[in-house]
Amino acid sequence: MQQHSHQYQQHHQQQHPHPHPQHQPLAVPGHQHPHHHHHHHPGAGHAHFPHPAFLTHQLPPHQHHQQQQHAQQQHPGNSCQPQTASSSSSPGSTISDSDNNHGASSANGSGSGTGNSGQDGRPHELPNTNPDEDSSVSRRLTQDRQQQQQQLLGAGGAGGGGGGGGVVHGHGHPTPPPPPPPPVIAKPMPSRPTPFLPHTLNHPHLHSLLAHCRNPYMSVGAQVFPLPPGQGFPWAHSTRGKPRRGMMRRAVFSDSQRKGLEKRFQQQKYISKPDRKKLAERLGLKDSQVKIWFQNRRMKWRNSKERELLASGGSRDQTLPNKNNPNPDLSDAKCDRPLTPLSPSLLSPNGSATPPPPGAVAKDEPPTAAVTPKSPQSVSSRSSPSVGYGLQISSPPPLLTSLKMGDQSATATPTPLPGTTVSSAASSPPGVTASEFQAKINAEMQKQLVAADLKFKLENSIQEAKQRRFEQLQQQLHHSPHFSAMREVELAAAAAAAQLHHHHQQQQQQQQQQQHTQQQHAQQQHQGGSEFMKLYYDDYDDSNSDSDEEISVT
DNA sequence: TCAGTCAAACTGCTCC
DNA sequence: GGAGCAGTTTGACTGA
Repeated sequence: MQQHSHQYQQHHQQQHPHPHPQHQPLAVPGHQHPHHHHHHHPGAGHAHFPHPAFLTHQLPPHQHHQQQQHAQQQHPGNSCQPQTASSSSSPGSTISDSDNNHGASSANGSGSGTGNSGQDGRPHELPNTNPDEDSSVSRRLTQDRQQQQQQLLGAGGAGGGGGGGGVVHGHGHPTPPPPPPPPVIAKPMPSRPTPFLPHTLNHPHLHSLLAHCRNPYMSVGAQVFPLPPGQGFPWAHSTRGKPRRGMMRRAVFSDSQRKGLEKRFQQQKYISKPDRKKLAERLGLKDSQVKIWFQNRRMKWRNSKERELLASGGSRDQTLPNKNNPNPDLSDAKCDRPLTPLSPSLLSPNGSATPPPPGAVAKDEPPTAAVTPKSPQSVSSRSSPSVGYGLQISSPPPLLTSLKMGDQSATATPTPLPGTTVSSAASSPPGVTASEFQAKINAEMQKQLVAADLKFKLENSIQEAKQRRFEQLQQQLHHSPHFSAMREVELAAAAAAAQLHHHHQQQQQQQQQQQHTQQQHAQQQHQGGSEFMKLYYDDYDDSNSDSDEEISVT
């Protein structure tokens, strides 16, 4: 409901060019379409939404604005509620309780105009305050329920946020038949701010509600118009550079939306544009929201990963795609990185070594490249010849990283690897002190590690060379104009050879028949042989791959 | 009620 | 122009 006041203010300020010092213009709640070039116009991405609900909710803000403004200018008195339903900009997901509670509050009859506008200017909480449901879970559930209610209400009902149960559509949109419910529940809360009622523009009470607006921009509907320089308020400017566009309208995604996003994120850290659009459509979010969510989620995941990696000697770079490492560690598995038995990561805090899973070094890194589409910026780098090797080549195991770090210090003062001292000292042979034995062990281990490093590099280089040569040969072969012809000739030769062979066998059989017609025993053998040959050729016909072998044989 | 935390959105920059 | 990242802002939520 407070959104009414907010929007009231926006409109009010539009109509009153001289903002009251206390009337901080409030950016359109839910507006997510900054003029800033960095941010895409979500509206463009939603033009394809087939559902009227989407059309209503996610109509590009400027369109809403134009319509809305037009309506207001022509019918200032009665356009408010309709706009409420359809004009707010942010699709909003579950934006704010106020949005979520529009329906509820209006259902409670509190919904119009000055009713429940919070004195603090914050659009949230008040409507949501339910003495019966105190816990956060209850709040969440309530939120979801309201979301679902709004979803059930469809576009019109959704708008209901602001409009409150009242007039549904702004521009007289006939309520379309409820669109087929999307497979996923979570449609965004119609977080769009509900346009205030024009007739309240001059309501004296509402002026007090504008005190907290600090947006230096005047906004109407979904659009935000920056005030001329000097007319903005000092507190509206960010500490650095340009002023922020105004009060941010932060959506709160529903649980189902989050789950959908999380699920996808578990599958792939980077989502392609088509997938993003699909997911957004499926979850009822905006394309940009999904993008931002993935961005934030990656940051969060990366930060958590960084802590783990730092604890185990890795670095954040291992999660960032770059030229040197086009296939960063993007898995969520506990054993994300290739680990060796000597890797500190395998050592429990108490120093006991945990054996790696069988084949962990080679395969514990899931083929993230296959599951996780790389970011566009890293796609090109993936086409390098070493693509087939994935992380194993582009990203040396942490063992080597730690080894390199260890080499610098180990050469001078061999530092025992964590976890190795206990077990090694415990098993020191008699006649040698534990420290000496440990030093020997450590020195030996350093040698082994250096050797392993060299071996690793050597193998990688050899494999790379092999792979490159193989690919070159393949390309040459496949691009050769003679390749297909040669292939056909080979196949024809194979077929001919097979026929010849078959014919020869038949001749042999005939001869055998002639030779052994008098001997039934031999005839039986001949029958067995023919059956065998029949089976053989059946197999030959069935298997194409075998033909190659036949070709090679012939 | 309020301080702390989380998370959505914003800004600035870079890369392709 | 779009997408990514890092840093930041700020609304929403939580627990004392």
